[in-house]
Amino acid sequence: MPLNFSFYERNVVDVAQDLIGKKLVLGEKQGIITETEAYRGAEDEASHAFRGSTPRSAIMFGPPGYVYVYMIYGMYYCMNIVTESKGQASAVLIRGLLLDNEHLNGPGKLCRSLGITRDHNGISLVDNHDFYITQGIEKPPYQITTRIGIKKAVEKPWRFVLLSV
DNA sequence: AACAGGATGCAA
DNA sequence: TGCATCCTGTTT
Repeated sequence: MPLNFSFYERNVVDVAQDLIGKKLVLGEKQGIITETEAYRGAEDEASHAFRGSTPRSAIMFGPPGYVYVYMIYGMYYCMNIVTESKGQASAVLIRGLLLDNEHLNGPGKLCRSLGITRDHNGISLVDNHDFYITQGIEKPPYQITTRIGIKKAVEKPWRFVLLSV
């Protein structure tokens, strides 16, 4: 069963932590989330939403529970989940997934394996029985670090990684 | 450790 | 019009 609306409508950093160990389901495929990062609006210079809403980042400003997908470096897609209320930009980047016995370590690889593209941008995970988050590992141990792959706002400890996969 | 591949958004 | 980018695989 998809997690209910209240799971998403919270502070993006809290949701990023809580997504560690949860199960992501897309069609026939499902995997355990092993790595996430939180991105926020006005106070986060690394966020696509830092300079306000644009056609690309508009989803980040919308209501929680929606998927934000963008293309990076011309060949990879990255999947995010919006968590905060309308007007407060937010997104949790899904950076790692344990799918079958394969550890997809990296947001680009993960989207490639699941077949996530720009077509998935703007889909809601709430009350969705094809694409959603559900229960996974109980009380998973995880590590908190700074975010990687960015040049701005590198000091924020907003990355969460599942331990001993 | 360095970089090419390559599309897109946004600043200029 | 130019350039930086929430990445990855391949080559030094």
